[in-house]
Amino acid sequence: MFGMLTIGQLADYAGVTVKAIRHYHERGLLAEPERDTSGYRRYGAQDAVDLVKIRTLASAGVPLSRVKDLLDADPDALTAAIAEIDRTLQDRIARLRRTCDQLAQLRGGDRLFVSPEVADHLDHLRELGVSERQLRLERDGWIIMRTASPEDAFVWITERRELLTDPEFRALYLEHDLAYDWSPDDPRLPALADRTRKWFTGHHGRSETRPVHNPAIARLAARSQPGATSPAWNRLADLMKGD
Amino acid sequence: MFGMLTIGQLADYAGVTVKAIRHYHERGLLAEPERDTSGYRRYGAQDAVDLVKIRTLASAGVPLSRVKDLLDADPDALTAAIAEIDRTLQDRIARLRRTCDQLAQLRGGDRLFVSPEVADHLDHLRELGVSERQLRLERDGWIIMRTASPEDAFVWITERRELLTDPEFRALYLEHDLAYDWSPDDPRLPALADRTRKWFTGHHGRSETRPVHNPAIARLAARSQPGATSPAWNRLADLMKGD
DNA sequence: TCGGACGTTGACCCTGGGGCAGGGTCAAGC
DNA sequence: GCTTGACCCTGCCCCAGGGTCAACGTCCGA
Repeated sequence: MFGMLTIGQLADYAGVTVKAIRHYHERGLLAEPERDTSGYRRYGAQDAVDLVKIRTLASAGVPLSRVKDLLDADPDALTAAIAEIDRTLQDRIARLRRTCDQLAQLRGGDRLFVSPEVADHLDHLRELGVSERQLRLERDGWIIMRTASPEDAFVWITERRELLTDPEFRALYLEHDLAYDWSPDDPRLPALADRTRKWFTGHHGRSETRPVHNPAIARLAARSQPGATSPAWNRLADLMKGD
Repeated sequence: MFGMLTIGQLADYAGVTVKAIRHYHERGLLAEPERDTSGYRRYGAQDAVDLVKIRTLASAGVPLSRVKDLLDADPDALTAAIAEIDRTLQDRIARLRRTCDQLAQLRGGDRLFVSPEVADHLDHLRELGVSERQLRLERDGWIIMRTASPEDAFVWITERRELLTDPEFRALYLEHDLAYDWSPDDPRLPALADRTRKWFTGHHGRSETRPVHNPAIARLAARSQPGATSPAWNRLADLMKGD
């Protein structure tokens, strides 16, 4: 019979693989055509039209089960459905574009992993000369805090950034950072502990909102990390709670 | 231990389902963390960072097997890979937008299923008052032709559109269309056959390129369609080849 | 201390095809 | 007649998870 297509020709016409056509047959989306004497499927022009419809909907991300319904829906329902599909498609495009942006940030620093406020905070600390080790501790601490309570984390990071404008706090922070590598017998440790305690008592009244949980030298949250503490820091902790 | 996340908390943090995290464990993408006494997985901040990386790459459509390699690739290779991924992403966005356009045409006529030239041709025929039945025959014929040979189909459709500028050809075409429903004994049939033959002989020399295959009244290709012929048309065919 | 709501565990089936295996068919050339 | 290459057939496994299940764990209020 003249004008009957094989599955491969049909596939080429619609820009679809042979496999996909067979799949549509299995799902009952495209009617199984007649077979020739050797069992090959033989298609006509209407099949080509149907297939292009199916492919258009499917490549818009419509699940095949729904495509099936849509194919013999009345024109009004089809129009409505198309409008809705178009909306979800726009949404997907927008999301892909956002993914694009995030992808670009992947080679950068930590901005992708923490909130913008925390990222700014970490940048600030880096400018002050804080060690990479301490920066990681900070970053990880804020990550953990955010999982516990994003709102609280936001309040805390705001407080913390404000605190860093205090020169004495900044000095203490940097010195604590340095102290990590000191010997536990270092004579500077008691003096540092003392200064820290004094600063604490002086500022206790100010940030009353969450006096317990707001860790001035915030490493509590990251305690489980490897290298999150050192002999000198342990000594420091003992000295500070000792009195 | 303080600061250890459950799988659900980690999932919320990264904007990912619990299921996906377990999947990444199975694929060896994300290291299996320690379990607590009851067998629950317990995660740290580093896991959150790793997970966001994975998710960023995966939602850009990178296959997980490649994500795995990328995770511990050197920065240069990563940069190159990201550039490439970005390109494929742009491509996907462009393709989605095209899909959007095609979707809109789905409620329209046949423009989606045939080449633009054929679509214009069909529009022209419709304006001339050709029956819907005949239009379908035409459309299906061109579809079948295109599967046989897109280039030839392009040549043929160009010739055909030129031919339609001939008033006598137009008149014959329209009358053949009407003749479909006539009785096979209709006295107008012999006259029509005669006129058609005359026209043919008059124009035989002109379009020499494909004298055999260029069907003046092109319904050969669609002969397999239901309703592609009628008693009157059969009679007409007999009359024309009879002499 | 109990009950109920919610989390977590692994296991299994579903999607929309791509890929592969093992076999049949066809047309062309030797 | 035989081979060769291109095409077709069915059936099964794979991806990247989503849904659902039964069986536990955990936490919170009464």
